[in-house]
Amino acid sequence: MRAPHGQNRRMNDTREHIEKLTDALRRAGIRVTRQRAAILEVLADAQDHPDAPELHSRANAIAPGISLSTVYRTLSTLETQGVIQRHQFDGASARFEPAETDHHDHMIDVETGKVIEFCNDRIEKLQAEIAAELGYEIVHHRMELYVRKTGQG
Amino acid sequence: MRAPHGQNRRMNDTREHIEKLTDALRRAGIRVTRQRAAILEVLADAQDHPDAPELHSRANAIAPGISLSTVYRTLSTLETQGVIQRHQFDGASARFEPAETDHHDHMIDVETGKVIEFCNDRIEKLQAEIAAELGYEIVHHRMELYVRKTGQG
DNA sequence: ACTCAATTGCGACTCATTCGCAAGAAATAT
DNA sequence: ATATTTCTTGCGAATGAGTCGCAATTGAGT
Ligand SMILES: [Mn+2]
Ligand SMILES: [Mn+2]
Ligand SMILES: [Zn+2]
Ligand SMILES: [Zn+2]
Repeated sequence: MRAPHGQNRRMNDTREHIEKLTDALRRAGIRVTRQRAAILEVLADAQDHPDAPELHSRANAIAPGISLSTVYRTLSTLETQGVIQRHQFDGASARFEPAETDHHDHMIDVETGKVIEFCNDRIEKLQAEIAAELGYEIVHHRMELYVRKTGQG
Repeated sequence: MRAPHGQNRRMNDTREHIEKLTDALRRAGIRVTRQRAAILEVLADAQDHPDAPELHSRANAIAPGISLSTVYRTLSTLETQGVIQRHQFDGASARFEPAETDHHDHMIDVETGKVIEFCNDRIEKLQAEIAAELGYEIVHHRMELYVRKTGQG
């Protein structure tokens, strides 16, 4: 099992990352507006998995006057474009992250809410096998481990 | 990988199944009302993973006059009692099933919406290992494979 | 039958998300 | 540069699953 990126994302050149995202939009004929640029920048910088109101607040710090509706609309657009991913963890509202090249799953500390990323190739392979056995191929999947620190409970 | 129950659930004595459920409630000091009995019966019979409005409609076929609020309230109660499980599949509203003794995960045919149950012990073991490596124990987890029939796509 | 807390139905309410639409940018044509 | 077309935005209203408050009802011990 490898830790996909996470802590190291800050190391990447953020500017480069944003350009990759905006290019994807331009290629799809979608205008890169002030508000979309701000939201993309926030997403590229994010180490966590922020929800819409949080993204709204961060984006407004960069470019004041963005409405929450626009944040929601932009997030839907970006998701459709495959630029970001939406996660619906247990009872919470949707959280987002840029669609990195490498797939990963999530572990959520039920005490603190902390989200930890991971990917296990053996599990990924087994999932494909299970689907194949029944004549299916996987379109996408989600695996979430809700966990608690062991020991002093 | 084994198919946990599914098609065979009809084979079980439904009456016996319902009694097991109602007993769990009585033991917890929760009244088994007309409406709760109906909802439990519907759940015990269900081969699929119905949502609240569907359960409402089925329960009303047995005992007319049950309100949707009561269905929602009862479902929450039953979930808290550990008698049923709630599933939140991709964009849909919550779906429910009795909490059988054996754990399983779900595969959703993205074309038809069909839900297939499965359980893979190797994956379950790997999940526990991954959590343990980071000093966590799993409280619960969810794994959903969104799939499509292979071939003629 | 009597008592009383638990439960119900109803309608009002919440909260995340979506919509409608008129006003405001961007791209495009003249 | 100006006009025209098309896409986006902000605002506030609407949605829809699920929850809540409350008066009326009922389950289950006495
Ligand atoms: Mn992630
Ligand atoms: Mn199931
Ligand atoms: Zn995975
Ligand atoms: Zn599992």
